[in-house]
This record gives sequence, structure tokens and C-alpha cells, in this order.
Amino acid sequence: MRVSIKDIAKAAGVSHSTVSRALSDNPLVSTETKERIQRLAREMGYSPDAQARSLVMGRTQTVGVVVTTLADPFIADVLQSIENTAQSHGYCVILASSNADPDREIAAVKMLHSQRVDGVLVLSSRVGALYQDHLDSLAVPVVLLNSHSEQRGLYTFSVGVDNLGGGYTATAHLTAAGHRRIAYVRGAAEHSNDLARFGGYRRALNEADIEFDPALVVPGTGGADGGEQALPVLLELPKQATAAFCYNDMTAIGLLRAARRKGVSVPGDLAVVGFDDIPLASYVEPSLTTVAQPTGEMGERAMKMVLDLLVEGGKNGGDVANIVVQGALVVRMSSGALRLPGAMESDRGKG
Amino acid sequence: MRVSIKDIAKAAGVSHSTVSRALSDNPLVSTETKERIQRLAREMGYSPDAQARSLVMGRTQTVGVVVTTLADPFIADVLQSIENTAQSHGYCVILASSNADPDREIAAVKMLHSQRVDGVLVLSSRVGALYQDHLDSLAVPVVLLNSHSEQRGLYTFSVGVDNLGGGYTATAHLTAAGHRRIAYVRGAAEHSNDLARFGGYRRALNEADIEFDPALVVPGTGGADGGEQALPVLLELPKQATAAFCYNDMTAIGLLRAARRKGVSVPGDLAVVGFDDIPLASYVEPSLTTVAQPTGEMGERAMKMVLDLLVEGGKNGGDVANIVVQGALVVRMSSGALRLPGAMESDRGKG
DNA sequence: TTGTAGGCGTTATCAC
DNA sequence: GTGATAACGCCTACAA
Repeated sequence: MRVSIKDIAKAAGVSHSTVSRALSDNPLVSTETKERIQRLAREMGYSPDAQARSLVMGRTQTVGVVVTTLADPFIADVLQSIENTAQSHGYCVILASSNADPDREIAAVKMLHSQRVDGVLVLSSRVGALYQDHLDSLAVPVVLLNSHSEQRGLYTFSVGVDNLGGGYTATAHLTAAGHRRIAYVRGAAEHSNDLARFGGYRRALNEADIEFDPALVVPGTGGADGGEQALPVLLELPKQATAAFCYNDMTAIGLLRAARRKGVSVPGDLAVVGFDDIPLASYVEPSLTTVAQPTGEMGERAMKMVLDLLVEGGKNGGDVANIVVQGALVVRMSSGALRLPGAMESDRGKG
Repeated sequence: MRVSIKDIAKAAGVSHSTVSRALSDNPLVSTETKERIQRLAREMGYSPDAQARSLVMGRTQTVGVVVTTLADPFIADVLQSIENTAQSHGYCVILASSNADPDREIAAVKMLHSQRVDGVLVLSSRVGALYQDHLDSLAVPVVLLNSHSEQRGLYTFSVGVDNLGGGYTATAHLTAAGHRRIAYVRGAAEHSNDLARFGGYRRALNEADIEFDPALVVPGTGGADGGEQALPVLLELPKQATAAFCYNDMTAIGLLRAARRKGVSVPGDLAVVGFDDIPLASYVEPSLTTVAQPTGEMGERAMKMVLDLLVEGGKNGGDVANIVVQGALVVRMSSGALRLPGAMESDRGKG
């Protein structure tokens, strides 16, 4: 049988209100009875009922996290960090995955609504107008993490990496090494992340007094296939590129793979830099120079943002409260660095 | 303002019980009023309060999932599948990560207890006696997924891959290719998974009339470092090994890396087979032959098991109800196959 | 077919 | 200090 405060009250010969007070360490209870009750509760295996508590408190101490897919290691890492932060603040995480399917997205939001979560975090999604409306109807703080939103929500804030700065850093690393013919392999068309990273690329070129050549911008997909398809395009250029900055690591890895097949030496013939620093990046051959997204920091800051908004009301009042974190350049072999690759950085995938 | 059934009742001019019935599609309500109420509920933006409902129903429609770390792609994949299955059955998932820390493990269980989850899934953990006791105290079905338990729990069931069968398949693949000096690189010492895979290795040798040579069994760690350290040991063998079956993919990948550095050709000088089929496996050079764990199937079956136990009472009555799923050999380049590697299998890591 | 009343396990507001 | 009593939002006998 499940033991409630009433059971404890009976056993202790007091009223259930006294038990409630004793368990919440209310100073209005004599130390003696307090201790007696707390001991009793422990002995009887009492566990407070969060549902009942939320009902009367109006707070569930719960946040919802909507992810597109857990197969993406970036998302998994951020989620891990969110969960850690939530846990250490006494919050628990309800997980909902959408597979980027609009129907499931709104189903997820409805579910979180019914669960009366105190806040919501949305990871790596494209938040359309309809989705945004549903999020708004929750009337709880919403933090978009690495997400692209078409429309500003009433309760919506965001955390993301500085894509422009990252693109700049990556490209500047190549110009500093003396490259002047630097290609940019794009991600999915018209994605704001892609646009921003591209902007950083152009700024770095500009700063190095390199004239921008549209021919050096080749389309991609955001996946490895995009990088593979980019190589032949690069090879057919009248004036060869000596380096390529790719929208993300998967694109870069596709490029690496294609290069190996064609006998193009990396970094000898072509230096390559990616973006994200997924686990794969340190294992490919040559290991990939890239801009690391601070997943841990992003998850933690996003979760703390929700927590803050919970105490401050949390309605978005015009003043933008969006956080931009900085990526860090991780220099490995693919960009022509001379130093040895770092030690193995993880032992993921133990079976 | 949050709208409750009472608000709807007022607006509709009926009692709240009628509203409750109408919303749960109870046949005792006239179709007319039912439709009127349902329309009203929609217009007013009603969302049922799951907490309140659980309180009276005694069921939360919620399961807890305890993971050691989300950084492990195997765990992330299984979790994804669990969430999908839960969602399509109207359940929601509360996530708790433990980082394999005993304190956090029991904290997680307590939290899930307070949340009154209807069932719990534990992923890739070593479930010690203390942990098991806490799980038992929940008095809800517990399914251990790919976990090693020291002690049988009262409400505990399990789902896991056939490690022995997988080890056999992997090794038999090598014997079939004509190898007779086959090494086994172990995982973490004394882990039951390792023991079972090793058992499969021995069975395959036996079946191929190859005498077991203890010198061919070299220690590992379960991580890439284990594989790296294994190579020199293999090279110093008086009678060279021509193939190696590794405890898992990370071990195999470490071995591959070390081989490349030493100029040992794979699969020419040494054929290598792993276990798990993590995403990395198809990207390393040469791509890794391995035994794939059916993560999707495992997650789905584990979740369905919980669901089944929920209707059937769910106390473990002696008759073992443990599920063993089969791994599938994925032949790539590292074992000397002649056919080309498959197309890119995923585009993880879009940033 | 509908309304009334009670209770699920808490916390909070009163009196005493 | 402590004990009744009333919520919180919902479901469900039981009555009408």
C-alpha cells in the first residue's frame, strides 16, 4: 500500500496538517514532534505525491523538452546538459520527440500542456507560425535552443551559438594559414544558420583583403552527401580552391570521404574546416578541424533561463533576452596544422 | 486564465459531471449536449489537467527512463525508440540521467517515485543490490534494457541482445573466411556482456575445429584505448593472429587506429570485427564489419513490455519474462569483404 | 440523461 | 503548536 500523510498522521496520533508541516520543515511545529514524524515517514517509506502537490501549488517542478531527433549527437549532448541542470535544481524533464513532423510537434506541445509543465525548451527545430502559436498558448516560458523561429513568440526566448562569429573564426583560420582561394560549402538552403555562417566567411575574406568569388560558394545539403557532391564541383573550378569551409561537420566529412576516393590529399591539396565538433570529427582521417559548439554551456544556460523566467513572470516584454554563446575553434589535421591530433577524446559507444 | 471543466460547465449551463462525461465520450450523454460541450471546450482552449486526473485515476500515463549517459549513441537510439512507442500509446516519458553515479541513480528513482510513474526502464546500467531495492520499492514494473543486474528484482524484467549469439556470428564470419588464428579483444573485465560474447567466440572456434589458444585473448577496456593497447600485444604473438573479434566497436576502432599508425593493413594483415554498429562504424577507414544491435526493436519491445505488465499486474512470478533480441552481422570492409561499403547510412550531426 | 456528493493527496487559511 | 476545513481539477458512484 502507498502511504500518505494521513497514514502517518494516524500512526503519529496527530492531524494530517501537522504532518504536512513537519515534512516541509515548517518552524511552527515543535522540534520534538517534527523529528518524530520525519522518522516515522522514513520508516513507513513515505514518498510525497508530486501530482497532488502540483495541484494545489500550481507548479509542477517540471519542464518539457521537445527534440527533433535524439540520433543527432549535438541534440543528445545538449539534452544531457539540460537534464543535469534541471535535476540539480529539483526539476524533472519530460521528453517529447517530434521527428520534425509538424503533427507530432503540436501533439507534443499538447501533451506538455496537459502535463502542466512550468516551462518548455525546444531543440534544433524550425519553429513555424503554427507551432509558435501553440507554444504561446501554453503561457509558460519557452526557450528555443539552436532553433530557427519565423515569428517572435510572446513567451519565447532563445539560446544559440554565434554562427557568424564561428564562420568568421573558421575562415580566418584558413586565411591566416595563407589560403586565398577558400570555398564555402553550404548547408540546407535558406537556413538562417547557413546564412550567418556564410556571413562570417565573407567577413573573414573581407578582412584579409580577399575578393569574394561567387564561384567558390557551392551548394550542399547539411548531410554527408552534400559534401560528397561538392568535391567534383570544386575540382572543376577554373581556379582551384586550396581550402574549404563547410557548413557543418557532416558536410566536411562527406567532402573528406570524396577527397580520399578521388585521391585529393587533405590538407595538402585541400584544407577542410567544419562546424559543430561532433564526436565523429576527431575520428575521421584526417581528423577534422572544426568550430565546437559549447553544448554543455548551451543546455545549462537555456535551462537556467527557464528557471529565471519562472521567478520573474516570464512574459517577453520587448527587450530581447536572447543568449548567444561563442563556439571554439578546434584545430586538428584537416586544416593543415602541424601538431599531432589530441588524444582520444571520448569512449562513446561502449556496448 | 486556465479553463477547467467547471468553467465549461458554467458556459454550457450544465453540471461539471456532464462536462466530464461529454469530454470522455461517455455514452450516457446525449449526442447533442456532447457535441455542444466538446465544441465549447475547443473554443475555450480547454486542456485536461493530467495531474488532477492521475490523482483520482491512480495512473499517471507516464514512464520513467533512467539512462547512464545520453552521449552514448546506442542509448540515445534506444531512448528515441522508447519515446516513440510511449507517445503512440499515450504515455509520456520522464527522463532521468545518472551518469552511472550511485547517488544520482537513487535520487532519480526517488524522483520517479514521487512522480508516480507507472513503470520504469533502466538503460545500460549495472544494477547493484541497493539500486535494485530502490527500484523494487516503487512497486511498478521495471524493465532493464541492456543492463547487468546482480540480483533479481520482484518487479524486474529485462530486454537485451543475444551476446552469445552475436559473438558467435561475428567469429563464424571470420572462420568462414578461412581465418584460423582469431584473437578476441575483451571489454571491461568481468562484465557479463563480455563473458557472453567471449562464449560465442569460443563456440564458433569449436564448431570450426579450431583449438582455443588463450594467448589470443587480450585484455581491453571497452573504449578505444583498449583496442589501441591490444595491437602491440597481438603483434608480439609468436604465432600471428590474422583476425580479431573485438568486444565492441569502440575497441575495434581503437585497434584500427593503432593498426594504421603501425602500418598494419586492415583487412590484409588483420581482419577486424566489432560489436554494436555505432554510427562511427560506417565512417572509419576501413569501414567496420560489426554486429548491429537492433536499437529500435529493443526500445520498442521494452516499452511494450512495460505496457503489457501494466495491464497484467506486473509482479514477477518466477517465470522468467526476459526478452533476448538478435543482433545482425553488418559486413563492411574491415573483415575483408570484397563488396563495396553501403551508401552513407545517416546524416547525423546537422548543425 | 443529468445533477449531487465525495474523494484522490497535498498545502494553506483559519480558528483554537 | 495544533487541528479542522477548504481548496486544487478531475472522475464516478449514487440519486433523481
